[in-house]
Formats: sequence, C-alpha cells, structure tokens
Amino acid sequence: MLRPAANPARTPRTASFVPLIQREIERMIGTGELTGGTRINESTLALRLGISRGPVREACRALEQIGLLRSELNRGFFVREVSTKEALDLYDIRAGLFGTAGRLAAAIITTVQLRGLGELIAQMDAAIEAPDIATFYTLNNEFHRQVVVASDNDKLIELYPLLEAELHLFRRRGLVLPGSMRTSNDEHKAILDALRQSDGTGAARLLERHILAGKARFLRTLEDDSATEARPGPLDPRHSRSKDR
Amino acid sequence: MLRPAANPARTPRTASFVPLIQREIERMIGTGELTGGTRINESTLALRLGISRGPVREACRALEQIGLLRSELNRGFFVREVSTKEALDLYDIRAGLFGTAGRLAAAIITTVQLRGLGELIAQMDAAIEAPDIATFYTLNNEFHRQVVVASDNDKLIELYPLLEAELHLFRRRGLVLPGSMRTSNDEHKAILDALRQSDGTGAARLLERHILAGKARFLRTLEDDSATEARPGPLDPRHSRSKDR
DNA sequence: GAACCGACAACTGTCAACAATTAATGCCGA
DNA sequence: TCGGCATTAATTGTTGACAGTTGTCGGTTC
Repeated sequence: MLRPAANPARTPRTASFVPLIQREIERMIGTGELTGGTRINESTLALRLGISRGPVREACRALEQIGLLRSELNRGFFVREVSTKEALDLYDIRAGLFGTAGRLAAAIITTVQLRGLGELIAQMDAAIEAPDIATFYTLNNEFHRQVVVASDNDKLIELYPLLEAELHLFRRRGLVLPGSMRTSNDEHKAILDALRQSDGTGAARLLERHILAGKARFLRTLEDDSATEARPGPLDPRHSRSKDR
Repeated sequence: MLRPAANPARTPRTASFVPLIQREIERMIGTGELTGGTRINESTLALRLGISRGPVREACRALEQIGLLRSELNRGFFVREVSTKEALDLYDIRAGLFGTAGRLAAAIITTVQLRGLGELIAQMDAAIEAPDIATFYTLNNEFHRQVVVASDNDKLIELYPLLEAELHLFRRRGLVLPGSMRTSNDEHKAILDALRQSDGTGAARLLERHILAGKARFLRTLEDDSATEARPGPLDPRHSRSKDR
C-alpha cells in the first residue's frame, strides 16, 4: 500500500497522491508499459496503487492537459497517439524554442556550463567510436537539456521536456540513425563554439537547424517505412479504435 | 443548477462538468474576478456552480498544469502570481514561438489570410487615429492570433494563447502605451510584407522583434513604476502571502 | 498591551457508493 | 456456424461523507 510519504505509519498528510500517480503514469508511458491508444482503467490503476479513483482522475486530468492522455466522454482516459502531422509540428516548435534557448543562453552561460557541454561532446565522440548508440542517445538528451537549462528561463526549462515527451508518443521510437550521430555531434561542436563566443543569433540559428535536421531524418524514416509498409496512406487505420480494449 | 449540456431535464451524461468549470475559472481570471494570489475555495465554487467538489478539483488540476493555478499541500489551489522574472521569461518564449509561427506561415499563408491581416492593420490605423485604445488592443490580439493560426501548427495554436494567458497573471494589466501603437502597427505592416513575399526568415525576425519590442516597453513601465513606488527592491513584499484569505 | 495557548470552525485530501453509460456475454434464430 | 438482440458485467462521472490539517477567536499570562 502506497502512502504519500513512503510509509510513515498511517495517513499523515505530508504529500498528495496526485503528483506521485502522475509521475507513475508518465513513467509507464516512458517505458512503453503503456503504449499509445491504450485505455487507462481507473479502478485497476487505483487498486494497484492502493488508493481510490479520485486522485487517479486528478492525475489523469493533469496529464491530459500536458498532452500525454486524452479523454473521451463516458469512456475515460486514453494514452494519446501522436499523428505524423503532430509529430512534425512538434519538431517545428522544438526547433524554435531550442533556438530561443540558445540565444538566451549565449548571453549568460558560465564557463562551468560550457565545460560541461564540452565534456558531453567528448563523451559522445567516444560513444560514436564504440559504437554505443544507447549512451549516445542519453548523452545527446543531456546535451540538449543542459543548453535549455543554460537559458535560465524557467518556463522554457519546464516546457521543452514536455514537448519531447509528447513527441515520444509517436508510434515508432528510437529514431536515431547510426549514420547521423557523427554529423549530429559536429553540429554540437559548432553550437558550443557559438555559445563560447556569446554569439546569440548564431547559436539560435545552429540550434534551430540542429532540430530541423532531426526532423528531416525523421521524415526520411517515414518515407522509408511507408515505402515498405504497403503505404498506409491518408486513411491510416492506426487512427481507428484498434487498441481501446 | 448547472447541467453538463445546458439543461436537458435530468443527469444525462452528454458532457463532463470539468471542461465547463475549467473555462469558468479561466473566465473569472480573465475578467479579474479572480486575481493573482487569491485562494480557490472548492466548496464555495462547487456550491455556486451547483455541483460537487470532485469535478472542481479535476478542473483545478488541469489549470495548475497550464500554469494558471498553483497548489499548496493542505491549503488548496491559488491563482498564480507571475513574478517579473517569469513575465520576462514568457516574453522571450512568446518571441521565439511567434517567430516560428511566422516562418511556418510565410510558406503556406493564403491570399485570403493575407487580406484578413491587411484589414486588421487598416482597422488598427483607424483605432490609432480615433484614438481608441481598447479596440486597438482587441485588433492587435486578433492580428497575433491570425498569424499563429496561419502557421497551421495545431500545437502552436494551442500553446501560444496559454502563454499569453499566463502573462496576464502579472500583477499589472493594460500595458499598452498610447505612444507605442503607431510604431507597433508599422511593425505589423513590415510583417505583412514579409509574409506576402513568403520571406520566412524575414517574417520570423520581424515577429520576434515585435514581441521583444513589447518586452522592452514592459521593462520601461517596470522601471517607471519602481521609481515611483518607493522601490520594492529584491525583497518585494508582494510575494508574501498577502491575499491568501 | 502583546505573545501564547487551546478549543472551535473551515477547508482540504481521500474514500466509498450510486446512477448513467459502455463493453461483454450468452441466447436465439436463420 | 454466424450474425443480431437482450441481459449482465464493467467502467465512468459524480456525489456525499470522513479524517486530518490549517486558520480563527477568545481567554490567559507575562
């Protein structure tokens, strides 16, 4: 039985269930335990967490607002499915925000932060040589995160990961093309240079293009798939109620 | 007594209360009926809307996620107060997103949409001559909205107004300086030109600067106030629990 | 007069229950 | 055997209630 603060005996209200449940559902989506389109069974989830449906519903409402769940009247909450159009839209937004983050960061980034980014780039080079795609993926994420953090814009720091999480709801995962790692890290180096020289507009342009390059790769994988997959076409059946259970 | 779908007799579940309540609270914040820092009394609000606390809490959770409310353990939900830093951060994000919207819009905007923007500019010119600050304010908002809509990026269309709403939670409202209207509309004209010529990067730059000009004006009013107001300084008491009730 | 203290009221966080609705099951006939 | 149709089971949206916490008010002490 879950208790707000670990397990301190009996119902002292030192924390609310809602954030815990919210994070738990986020985790389940992140790990793929809950996949796009699947229904959230409130009672089952509540039972599994040892609580009642009230807090579960509140957490789901919050996640709906984030864009990880969607609700349907009298049918409850579902893990959202992100269409191709939406995924491409998200790339564009991320590109813009990432550029903004870079412009802001360039003016105020500290030498410590710059050194941190440099180390990440070196580690990524090592991961490329290995080659170790998994750690490259992690390091790459961390690099992006640190750039955003360097902007010192709290709202941006909050917003950017939400967009990334939403993008992860697109049906396919692990879109890192092995061949792209080297060029990607070259872009990182150029970005770091611009930040070092406090070149805000340069950093912004590079960061934006960095994400748009990712979008282009994403588009290429889409085309490859649709060529292989017997062309789902505009009436892609994936958008039907397949996984509603 | 409020009913999900207007008033069709008796508890047919054709709509959920939650979105209604959410919009109602948003409205109350928008009109200033609820002002920053005030506490949301769940029972009172539920009683006033003729429903129970459950849906009210769900709506509050959603609004918390948007950033219009904040929650405090065992004390409930409060209308958020946006600090000066946060307001400035929001300007930066809006600038970036608005620029992105323009870049996207430039490539796909229709002649009908361009004509709509042109008409708004003309109407704003008229409002400046009057001078009618209120209608200028409305028209200006509509211009911004239409640019974002022209981007055809649904997530952006959803996100941008949320940031604007959050910015409205800053303690002062009505920040339109009469003198700035003319230069602001000149910027609109330049933006429209760029969009007409499908000049994405130009439109992006102009739109970004347009918002940043607003940020600069905002900063100037801040400095004016702090000069008049006996300098609140870094220990601004406004951040205390003044309005908790 | 101001700080402290304790009872009381107000309110939040959570739960269990109920009616409305949707999904599942089994029965029936063709 | 397979597709409708009624019946049953599951599930949601909402409610009212309860325990725990915060806030209030008067009295008391220094």
